[in-house]
Amino acid sequence: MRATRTQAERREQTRRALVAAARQLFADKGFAGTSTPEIAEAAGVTRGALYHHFADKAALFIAVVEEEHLLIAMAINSAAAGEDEPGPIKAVLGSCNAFLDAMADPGRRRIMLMDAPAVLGSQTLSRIESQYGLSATVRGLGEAMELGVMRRLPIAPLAQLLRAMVDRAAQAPEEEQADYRKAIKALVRGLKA
Amino acid sequence: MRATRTQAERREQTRRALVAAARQLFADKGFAGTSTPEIAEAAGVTRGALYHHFADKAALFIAVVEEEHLLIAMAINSAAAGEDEPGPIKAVLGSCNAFLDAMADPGRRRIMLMDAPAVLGSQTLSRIESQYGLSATVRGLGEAMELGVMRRLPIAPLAQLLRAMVDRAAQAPEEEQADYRKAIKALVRGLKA
DNA sequence: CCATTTTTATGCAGCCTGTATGTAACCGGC
DNA sequence: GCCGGTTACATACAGGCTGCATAAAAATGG
Repeated sequence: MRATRTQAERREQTRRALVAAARQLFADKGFAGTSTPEIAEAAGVTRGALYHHFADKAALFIAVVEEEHLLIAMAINSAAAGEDEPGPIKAVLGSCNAFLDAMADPGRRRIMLMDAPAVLGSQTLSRIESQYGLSATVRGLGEAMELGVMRRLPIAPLAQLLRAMVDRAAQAPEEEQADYRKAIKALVRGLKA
Repeated sequence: MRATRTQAERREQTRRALVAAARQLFADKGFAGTSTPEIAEAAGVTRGALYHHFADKAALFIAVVEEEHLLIAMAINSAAAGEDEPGPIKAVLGSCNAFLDAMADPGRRRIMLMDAPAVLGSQTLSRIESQYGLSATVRGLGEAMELGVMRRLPIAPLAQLLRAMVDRAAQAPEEEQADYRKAIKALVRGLKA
């Protein structure tokens, strides 16, 4: 670290520190259980810096959620890249399983599945989700229908329902994970044309 | 109202007033956006009474959630009673639609679908849900499998997935409700043996 | 009718959030 | 290389909220 930093460097550095500290604390103690003094201290700055970069505590939380969405999408993409492509339905199921694998982290589950809906509200949440994670599912479903291997149904709602299922499955206890994956597989398979 | 009330009457009266006032405020402004002074004032008592009857704000919220669960279950049951029973799969679909009808109230959606997961946590939530709403679904699915009209799959996970789907569908905008119901119907129909 | 328990009210300590104000670091032009 | 201006950060403060402790009032039971 140089003794003097450019503004952009300072800016991004403290922003990153804040988001990283917040992600850790939100993961451990939840949104409501985490205070801005805690976050600032963990990030090594003062609350002044926090409120300079983020409008309020919720805005910082949103930044954490977006980063997490990005990480999850990357994990799913790299899992999909490692597989051969034996058809769109299998591809959709593969990304469901990759999502569940990505959700193994309890902190991530707490942030994304417990707190995010309450803090963001359903419309903000669905906007962010459709921006990050859901578009791939929509593409996969559309492709399957185009190819005639899946019943024609409203695509966006179907994608939302799929997402809702894997969200719920991710929250199930470890020992039931396999059963959930089996049930999801059966439900999706049932859509075959 | 008599000038003098028995203890049980006093107790239940203020309890009801608190739960009713809280339900209204939580519905309008959310759990985090509602303060205990507000609730007490709306109920016509002081915060002292509130904290005498409920351990904390979350306990009052839980009471609201349980009452809401009860109302929803009653609505679903009376809808089911009004229908003839043309088979367990149709019965399951019927209760899905009855649930969606019961979720038309935005305040109820806010309480049950946005705030409850964050306030209660996933394990408390699923305990309450399995106690109130999910047992009927489990029964219906088990019956369908016993009769051989539905594929044999892990029942409890399947019920959870179904609940997750209708929860998500309930949060969809009004104009997409029909599409969601269609998609759910197709997914459940896909489970036919 | 009095002692006791239950219900309700009041006051307090500590914390948190968001903002307003002050200071320090950087930047671009001369 | 200095200097006005802007951006980044720190400090101080006001208001509100939660949960508890203590006090008053109401009911119960003997």
